[in-house]
Amino acid sequence: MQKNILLVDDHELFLEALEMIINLEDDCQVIGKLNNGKELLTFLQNEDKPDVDVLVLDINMPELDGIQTLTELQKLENDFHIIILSSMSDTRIVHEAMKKGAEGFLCKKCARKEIIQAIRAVTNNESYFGETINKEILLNLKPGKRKKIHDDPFMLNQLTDREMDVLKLIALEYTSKEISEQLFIAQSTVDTHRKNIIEKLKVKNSVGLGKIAVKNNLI
Amino acid sequence: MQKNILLVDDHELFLEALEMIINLEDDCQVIGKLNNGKELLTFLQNEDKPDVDVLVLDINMPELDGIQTLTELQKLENDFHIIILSSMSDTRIVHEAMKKGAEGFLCKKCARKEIIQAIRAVTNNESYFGETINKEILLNLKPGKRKKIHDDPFMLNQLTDREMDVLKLIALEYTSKEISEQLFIAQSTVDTHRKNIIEKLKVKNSVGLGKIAVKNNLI
DNA sequence: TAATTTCTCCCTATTTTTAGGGATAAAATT
DNA sequence: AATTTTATCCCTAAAAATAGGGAGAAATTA
Repeated sequence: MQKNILLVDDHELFLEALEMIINLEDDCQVIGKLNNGKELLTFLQNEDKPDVDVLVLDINMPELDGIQTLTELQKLENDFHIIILSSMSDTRIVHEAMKKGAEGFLCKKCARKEIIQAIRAVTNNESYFGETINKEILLNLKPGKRKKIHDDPFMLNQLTDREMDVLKLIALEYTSKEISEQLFIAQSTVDTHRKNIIEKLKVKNSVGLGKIAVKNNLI
Repeated sequence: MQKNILLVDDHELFLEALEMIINLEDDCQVIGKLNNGKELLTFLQNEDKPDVDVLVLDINMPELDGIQTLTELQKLENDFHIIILSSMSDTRIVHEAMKKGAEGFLCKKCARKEIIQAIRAVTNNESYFGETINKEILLNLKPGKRKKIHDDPFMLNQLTDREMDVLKLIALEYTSKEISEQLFIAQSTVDTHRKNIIEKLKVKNSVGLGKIAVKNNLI
């Protein structure tokens, strides 16, 4: 069966190279290359677009990143399979991506043949995870036997929505007072959130929060 | 003239893809692929290693990153040309790389043909900079007419050695008191340094310092 | 040599964060 | 229905960071 593949990555060079690799296989064909999530959504709106079997999606992209793109894709009705191809194999990202419908996950360190294997797996309704992906993650995703959130080993997933709001504003270098004004809550509330965030993320002070924000692409 | 090319990048997939692209040109040939700076240094120690004309070097790598690798390479006697191929086109990195002997700089967003152009340029003793590289940077590198350090537009280069020491310790989440004990100076001195660093880097507070440290791989 | 920069330290004062504690209503889970 | 989690707010107190200012000795640069 011929597989039509769509590639989304902001690195032009990588995109062209990936196309070459994939087109070497005679059951695979790249039918489009796009540079970010926004371009992808525009492409999918097109009425007479070609059939897509597999979408290979990068995480780090300008305009609309991989995770945000997945969120948008969930709102539409698409029947293609999604493989995430990220430069980082950050556990939290894998977690997020799986929840949002991705069936394959590779990091760019993977060997050439892995991308082909992944494509064949997902078109077969199987999942594929590169060797670098920690198996523990998968366990947590089994529906019905999921751990409690506070037992979740992935730092940021321990935070509540509100705590994430506060964390982002702290990372934007606002003071508690400024944050309280933006969120229309008391400064003491912001301080409580800050306290809890520092404890949950096991950092020593707010400097650590800035670091985590950058590492996790929060801002 | 046949050009022997050595590729160093920690992304296996990218490495293989790049090799294919380069080998399509009949004056270019990839003679080796390595995954980090350490492997490169080991490779170069080999007595009967093949001739290398051009080294294509990634910046973000484990073990020994691109900049560190350049520092090591300067200590050795090599006559090959160096092209940096980075995913970020951070001005400071370009600056550093050029000072340490790189003659070409591309970011991974560049088109396929650019890498070939870059290879041909450097083997011709010319420099090559991708379109995304700000031309201002090059001006600053003209020897003899370099701006004073405090006028340097690249954030971290404005900092003195001592300030860098303090910045790193702040980013490791130490308090001023703890830092003063580690550096054997008064706490007031650390506070002064901190004050000056925050001013120089144009951030609002220490959270910003944490962010900068991560962004610039300081810790 | 003269000028500049760096590193050091001090002062005052205010603001912000950190570290405990506790408490309540609403929402979500079990 | 009972329990847990979330989001909100309060208290006290100490520690830390921010924002001005100044100043001297040493090192570097012009």
